[in-house]
Amino acid sequence: MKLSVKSDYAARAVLGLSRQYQSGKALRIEDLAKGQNIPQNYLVQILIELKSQKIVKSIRGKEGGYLLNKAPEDITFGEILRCIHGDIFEPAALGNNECPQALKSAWEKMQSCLDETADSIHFRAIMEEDNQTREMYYI
Amino acid sequence: MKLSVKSDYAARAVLGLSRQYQSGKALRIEDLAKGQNIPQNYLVQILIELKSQKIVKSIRGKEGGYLLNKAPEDITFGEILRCIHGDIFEPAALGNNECPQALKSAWEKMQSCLDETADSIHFRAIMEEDNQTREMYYI
DNA sequence: ATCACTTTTAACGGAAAGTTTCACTTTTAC
DNA sequence: GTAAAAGTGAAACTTTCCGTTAAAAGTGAT
Repeated sequence: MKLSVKSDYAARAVLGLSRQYQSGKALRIEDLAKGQNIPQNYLVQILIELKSQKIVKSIRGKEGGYLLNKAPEDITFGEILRCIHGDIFEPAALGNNECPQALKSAWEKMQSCLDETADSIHFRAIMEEDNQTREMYYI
Repeated sequence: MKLSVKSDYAARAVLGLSRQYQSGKALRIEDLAKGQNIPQNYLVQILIELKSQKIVKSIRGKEGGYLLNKAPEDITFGEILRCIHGDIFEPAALGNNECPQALKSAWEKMQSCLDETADSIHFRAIMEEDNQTREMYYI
């Protein structure tokens, strides 16, 4: 079951903005796109979705750009995924009356396992892990 | 993230065959399709995939049909999903060099959580749960 | 006011994947 | 040999994905 690249881009964008968070400065779409190797015009659409969920905010005009709307420790992986894909894991079975209840509960188990895992990962942790592996490459 | 109906159909088909398992008799595609409300011609394709993974076997000709190739307790939910979709959860990020390692490990956590859950559910349990809820409706 | 710089919004289009149906072939029991 | 079943390939159709384009609108400096 392949996941589209869209959520990958979104996660990378949020990580990119997380690195910038403490500076308080806005990052231009162009720079964010280049820094993360994301097609700029596609990133635009993604950022707007992230903004509509208040994960990110923007400043227009000169010196404008994007910033996180909350601290990285308050943004979870699950939040990002839900913003981009709706439910993280949405089996067709659950919306289908023909599906036996016992199978539905199997699907629900899968769903809640994924939800819980995704919600337990926040971007502060990702960023710190990221810093460590980056150090490793320097040494 | 919507899942296609294909794996729903596959799971229902295997459940249908599980019910039949102890009788040792083959079930015609037509009957299986009608019993589970699955488009018959689509079910054909799904059964062939299940057969190629030795989850199911078939008998051709008159009096032919489909049977499980193993006992329901030896068939897991994960097995079915992998048969239909390849990897159960395959984030685009993991095949992408541009994606920072820290994000990749987040994706990997999601992946293994789902794998473990799916592999812990087998069809004997689903069938028994199914029998119980069916009894409830009778009483 | 005008200009340069930025985000915002809407629409378009090719490619790929998902779902379904159809026609034809092969195998088997009787 | 005939009828009943699975096997196979492919066509038709719909939807989603990925990205591009172009125009609009807000912001601050000159």
